[in-house]
Amino acid sequence: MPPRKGKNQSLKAVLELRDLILSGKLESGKRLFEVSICDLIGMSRTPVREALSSLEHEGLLERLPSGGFMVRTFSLDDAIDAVELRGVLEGTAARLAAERGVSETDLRPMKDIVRQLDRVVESGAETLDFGAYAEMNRAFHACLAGLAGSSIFQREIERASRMPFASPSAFLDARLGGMEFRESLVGAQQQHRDIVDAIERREGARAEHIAREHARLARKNLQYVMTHDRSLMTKVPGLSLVVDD
Amino acid sequence: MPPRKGKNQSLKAVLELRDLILSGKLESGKRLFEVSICDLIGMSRTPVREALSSLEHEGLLERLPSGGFMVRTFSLDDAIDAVELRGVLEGTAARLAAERGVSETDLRPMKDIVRQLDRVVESGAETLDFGAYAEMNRAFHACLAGLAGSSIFQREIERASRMPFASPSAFLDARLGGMEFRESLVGAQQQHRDIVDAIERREGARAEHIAREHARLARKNLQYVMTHDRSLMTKVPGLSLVVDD
DNA sequence: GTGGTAGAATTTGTATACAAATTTTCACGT
DNA sequence: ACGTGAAAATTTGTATACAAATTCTACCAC
Repeated sequence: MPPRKGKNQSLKAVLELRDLILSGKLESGKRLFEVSICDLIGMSRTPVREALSSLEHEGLLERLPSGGFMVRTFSLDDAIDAVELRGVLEGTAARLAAERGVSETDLRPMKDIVRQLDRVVESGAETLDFGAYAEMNRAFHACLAGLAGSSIFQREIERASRMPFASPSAFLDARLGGMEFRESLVGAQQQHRDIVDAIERREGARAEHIAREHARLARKNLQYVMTHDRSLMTKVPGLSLVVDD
Repeated sequence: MPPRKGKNQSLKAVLELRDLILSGKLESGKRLFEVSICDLIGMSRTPVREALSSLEHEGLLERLPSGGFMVRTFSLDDAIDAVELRGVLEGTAARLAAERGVSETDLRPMKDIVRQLDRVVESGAETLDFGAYAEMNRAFHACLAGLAGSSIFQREIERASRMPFASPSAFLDARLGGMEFRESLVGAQQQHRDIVDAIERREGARAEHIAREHARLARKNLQYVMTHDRSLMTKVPGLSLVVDD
């Protein structure tokens, strides 16, 4: 096991455990034993307990009525709702940015990101640089979360995006190679451009609706993986937590 | 200090501390010392630390970079955004309930609540039973949160409503006596009726917009208290955490 | 074989002891 | 007077010991 960043043990424990959960190495639905985890990641119970409590608040663990925790499982409906939640929150951030107004200098970084994405996309679907797109996409969404200038919404968007499989780049990180998926990125990038345009023109409702619909691309990917090619489930972080009802 | 419900110490600590924070008894902006808190509520550091961590996730505390916690302060803009957040989430719950459809039996409890609220309101603004309205209002919003049948949104609405001063009944509990406030309840009740109507007719967009606007009544109250009668600040739970920039 | 129960064995929840870090105090030099 | 910096005093972070609760096991009655 590679040593972990994070200055204190609790943070290390959160990072280690989050990885173990999202990669499906901690079987979901079964009770977790604190001492086993202590052995697994090599520290005492105190920071482990703190980490477990954090991950419960984060929504990855469930507290059992009789004490202790288990890895939470999600239905497909839950996963869809988690994506919808992110869409609604990002949509609101976009609307507020438009309504409240954003200075030219505040919008500059986002425009730069969009320009870079343009360059990635214009090479065409076949030769598109996947990793670069994923990185820029992540930056775009981080930027959008901050653009409303609201620490409340920024925080909540970050929370919602930490939900596995609901993050803006969940399906990009998985490097799904399918051609139709690559082509969808061209459409996604058009939405990026339109979101910026709507914010700039202060068209709040338009900005909100495009951002919402943009998130629903993730829903489409989710449904494709779950109903047409479940072998991809292990490649998308956290998707192993989704089980049929 | 009266003894507390809550089977384990950590839960007791959360309840006690939440009250102390929301009532403004724990000065915000200053560092909290674990041992002082232990003395204050009479237990050891372990459950207190767990409670502090929980309240950080809840958004009531801030973790200091050098270690430890302090009571978080909110700007008026933060408070307004917290209300908007609840409105957006409740609006989404209403929309999803309408779009996905709700059976007659599932809608029954909410209709009953609305009928009861009707009876409270029809006596007129002067003689209106405040406590009864507050209780029914709480029930209405709890019901709405569950009506979409989505555990994800239910959970998030509960989270957002736990934000002090953003809860649906924050200003009702304060028993603001003003006549214009009492009159606003008649309009609020009309919105309750319309939300149910929109859900029943499966008019998703309408349901969403009314629920959003309904939450903005709280924004109006918030702004009234903060700009016209700050003496009321201490009566609304958590409003003591709101400070001018 | 099934159901129930006492007791053993884990396991969690809490207190406390100890180590590491941070803040405060205070003396010193400029 | 005012920084500077080292030592002292708090305070947090971590490990561990102990108590309470839960789960498991095995035995017995029916």
